[in-house]
Amino acid sequence: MGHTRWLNDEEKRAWTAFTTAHALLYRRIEQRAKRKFGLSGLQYEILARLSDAPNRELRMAELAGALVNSKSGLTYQIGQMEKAGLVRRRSCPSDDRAVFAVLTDEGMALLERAAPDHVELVRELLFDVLTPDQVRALADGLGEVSRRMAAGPGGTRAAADRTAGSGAGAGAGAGAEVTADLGT
Amino acid sequence: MGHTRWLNDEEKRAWTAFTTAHALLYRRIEQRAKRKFGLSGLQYEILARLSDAPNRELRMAELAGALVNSKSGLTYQIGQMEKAGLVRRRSCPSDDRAVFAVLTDEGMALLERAAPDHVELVRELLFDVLTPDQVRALADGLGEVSRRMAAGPGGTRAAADRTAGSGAGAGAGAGAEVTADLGT
DNA sequence: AGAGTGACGTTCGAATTTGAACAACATGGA
DNA sequence: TCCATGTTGTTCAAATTCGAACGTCACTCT
Repeated sequence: MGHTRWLNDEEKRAWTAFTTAHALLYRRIEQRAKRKFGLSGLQYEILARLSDAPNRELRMAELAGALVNSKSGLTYQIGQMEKAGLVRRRSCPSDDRAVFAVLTDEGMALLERAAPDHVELVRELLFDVLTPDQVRALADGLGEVSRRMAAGPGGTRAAADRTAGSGAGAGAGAGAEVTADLGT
Repeated sequence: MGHTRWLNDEEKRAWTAFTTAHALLYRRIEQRAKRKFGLSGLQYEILARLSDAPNRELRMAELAGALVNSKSGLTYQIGQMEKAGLVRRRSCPSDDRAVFAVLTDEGMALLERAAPDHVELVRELLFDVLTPDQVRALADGLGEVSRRMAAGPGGTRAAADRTAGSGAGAGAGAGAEVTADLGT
């Protein structure tokens, strides 16, 4: 516990750029999705996560972990989306505690309409601006950051798996269906 | 309006890494700050932004822009912090509409106690994991992303200035006082 | 079998955030 | 001077988020 290791100028730039870019980006994406499709940012992510999950369903805890959101928060949102018919709940036969959130056809249809808009915006605002090297740095660097945080305290194991894209798993669900690409 | 330019695998990795890392990081930072100092994430940022602003004060709109937050949200938080004695309001003599949020000595003292913890966490979770090249990529790439978004629609001009760290301005306030480094 | 431990999803109240509407003011030109 | 336009900060109701407490259940060890 020596003195604090303060950030140098470049680290400061990196930190503000990181937080500011995220805030700005997320704000735009959310506004667009809400205006054009009535979806909040979180709701879009839920649809996307479910769409490329095996069987288009995920357990609540897994979903909460992947989205880095509280359990209670997810319960609320799934409730809203269930009212809207985008998702339905299915209790797990093998484990009475578990509940699956299942993407309905209606939810899938909405996602398919919303996804092009979403992806186009992300590309335009982020990837069209970054160089290939910078994209790789993001993927590698922040990927590692996520993995470590998810592994350590406070993190949820699910978040790590999502990020890791580890080994054979990554390619498994990708490519077979249109579904696979709607995530991002 | 051609087909959607979907994301390739590396872009997908980058996107999830970006959002996940931010969510995980912010969550930890907020929990720590709240537990040890009773500060929410936004409140810490407010203190930090004010601390290295000329005169330790900023107009509400500027602050809201820099933090990428809504005006009403800032009004609320400044209200809370004013109750806590961390900040006070000062009306602008030259413009009756404008209101300055001013950092009090008490607020400054709290920031000085909280900053080491904050910075240490950011360093440990982020910068200790990234390579120097990756740090530069973050600063440059996401800096440019922020700048463009702030300039375009929906963005606030203040956010751009924050990010730009342009030219001589960056060094101006840095180094002279302890104050300058508490931001990040 | 039975107790202990931990995971799961929900509920609840409090805190926060959001967006639109608003009143007061500044600024520019007719 | 006076009006039109755009800003600034606040208010309000509704929506969302958070954390802790709960009830239910699975799993393990004895």
